[in-house]
Amino acid sequence: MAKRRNDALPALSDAEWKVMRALWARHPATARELLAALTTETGWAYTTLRTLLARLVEKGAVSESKEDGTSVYEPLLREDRARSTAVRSLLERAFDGGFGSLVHFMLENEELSSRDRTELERMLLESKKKGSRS
Amino acid sequence: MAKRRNDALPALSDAEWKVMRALWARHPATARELLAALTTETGWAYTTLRTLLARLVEKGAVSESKEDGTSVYEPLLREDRARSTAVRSLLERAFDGGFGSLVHFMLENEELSSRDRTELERMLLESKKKGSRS
DNA sequence: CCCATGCTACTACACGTGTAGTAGGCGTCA
DNA sequence: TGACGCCTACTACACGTGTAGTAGCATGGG
Repeated sequence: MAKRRNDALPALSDAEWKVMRALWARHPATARELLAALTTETGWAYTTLRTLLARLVEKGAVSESKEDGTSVYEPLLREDRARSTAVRSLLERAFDGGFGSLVHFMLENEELSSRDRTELERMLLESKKKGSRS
Repeated sequence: MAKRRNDALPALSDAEWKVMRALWARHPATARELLAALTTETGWAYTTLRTLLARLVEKGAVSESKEDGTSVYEPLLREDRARSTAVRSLLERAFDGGFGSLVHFMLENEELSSRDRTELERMLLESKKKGSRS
């Protein structure tokens, strides 16, 4: 069997995304440290964060190690993997699983600000210019 | 105050998206008709679909009218509004609320197939060609 | 030596979501 | 006219998620 690289990519809930963002931004980190980083955004109680971290550990998205009796966390799931999963999920729910229809939507839809659309086009030009990267 | 156009856009769950897709594809429609359209994809029981429809009606995403004693459904939420909400939600969860970082991600990330990236670029060229749409 | 603090482990609980089931009414075909 | 089938209204129930609370152990300061 060997790799099995796509073995259950965990889908993150909203609150879990917040935790992961904090953890990606600075890790390893203790719950206290994460709470400090998240408190203005969320106002969570310490135990709330601990619950979320425990769930993330269960999901395999975060590792927990005891450092001197205190839990220290480290992300296992990488941000781009998580993003990828989230994008795929959106595509399947709302865009026929198709990538093109998302882009099409982004380009055509009024509700995405025209500033956004401009940015999109700029990025694409930029990307073309720079060739197919790597 | 006046407009308040963004007054609670309903977020759709996965199953609800399926219903809405069927309904957008063909409406007005009865539950039976929708079930017929959805049955291979979902295998839902009739009552399951009814439950989902009821929830969508509650959310204001679908209208229900009695036609001769039988419920007939019509989408109230338009597909592009729903898509827009979903995209915004993704951006906020996973892409700093920023549109650019999503595009950037799409262009840079290996996990979106290169077929996808190719399609993206094609669409953009096409869109540029056609100008900024009427 | 004992209390305040801080950490961990476990529990709680409401609401959303996926997925139905049951009861009861109505038309229709035999 | 009674059984069959279809529809509606209501109920159920497990699991995920958001958001904590409580109990109990350790440790350091007075």
